[in-house]
Amino acid sequence: MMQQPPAGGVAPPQSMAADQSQTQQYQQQPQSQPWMMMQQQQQPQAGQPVPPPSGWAPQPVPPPSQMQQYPAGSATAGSSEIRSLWIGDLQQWMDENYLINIFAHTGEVASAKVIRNKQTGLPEGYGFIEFVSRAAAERVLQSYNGVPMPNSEQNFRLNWAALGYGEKRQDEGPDYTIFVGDLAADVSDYMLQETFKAVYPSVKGAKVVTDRTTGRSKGYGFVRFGDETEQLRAMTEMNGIYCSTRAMRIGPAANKKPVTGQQYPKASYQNTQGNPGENDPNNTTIFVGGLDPSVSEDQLKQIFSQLGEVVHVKIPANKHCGFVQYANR
DNA sequence: TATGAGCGG
Repeated sequence: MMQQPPAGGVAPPQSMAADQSQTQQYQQQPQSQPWMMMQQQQQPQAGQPVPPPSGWAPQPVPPPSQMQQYPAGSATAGSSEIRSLWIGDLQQWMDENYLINIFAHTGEVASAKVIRNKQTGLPEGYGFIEFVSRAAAERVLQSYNGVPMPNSEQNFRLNWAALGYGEKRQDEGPDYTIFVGDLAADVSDYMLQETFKAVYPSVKGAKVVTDRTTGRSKGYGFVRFGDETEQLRAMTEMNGIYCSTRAMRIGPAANKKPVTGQQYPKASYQNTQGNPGENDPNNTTIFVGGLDPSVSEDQLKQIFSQLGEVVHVKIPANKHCGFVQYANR
């Protein structure tokens, strides 16, 4: 029996960011990117651990009763579709109740779990949230990723759970990783991943390195490819390309070389601004995240045309993101 | 500016 939840979409987490005026200001601030207009930057105090808000007592081991109100797999398709999200950068005080409460208003949370160390019982800093459907999970992923978490000064770090319930990890082969530096402060894992995925289908994932204490980006990250050829292409083609508000600087990942030999000298990654053509390094495709559903491709084009000649704009159906391609910059 | 560590029940 299928109980179909109201699939009206996830309400943007406005209430959690009451100090953010994320109203439509498309006409203003021509220098700002859309995702910056829609979610202003919060600047946490550096070097200061986020204190647990009152009402959220640290609980190394929560009462199991809390979790049983939301039995897993209690809704929708028995299929093996992945409908869980991985959530990272959790503070010690963020327990299952916290996670469930965050998304309770969607009415689409099936269960939540914070992973704890078997010996110490202390949280490992990540967890899983299962939703009633993959669509529900995707809505949350699109809406919440990268925006500030309630009662915290850090941003949501969400991603698809790698495994569906009861499935085993499948070895998808080696990873070919690149280092990406000079990232803007608002670039999330997802944004970084999609920026590359739009060009290279073999992209498996991306990670922006953050300060665990503050949750703030350290300004660099990594992108993993399944295909070595695409990795090598990205090294040159994506160097200097904009992600959010800044041009990326790409280099080889320092460790974890999946293939033997062949170290890549840094000099070869300098963008020479040379060879035009279909792989013209001057071509730039920008990923635009956190879009309001009402934004059209034309509007997006107008906004971005202030920064250069836009040759193509694409907003995939049912997504909260888009791609803007410049002729050059 | 610069080279993490993030997948359970």
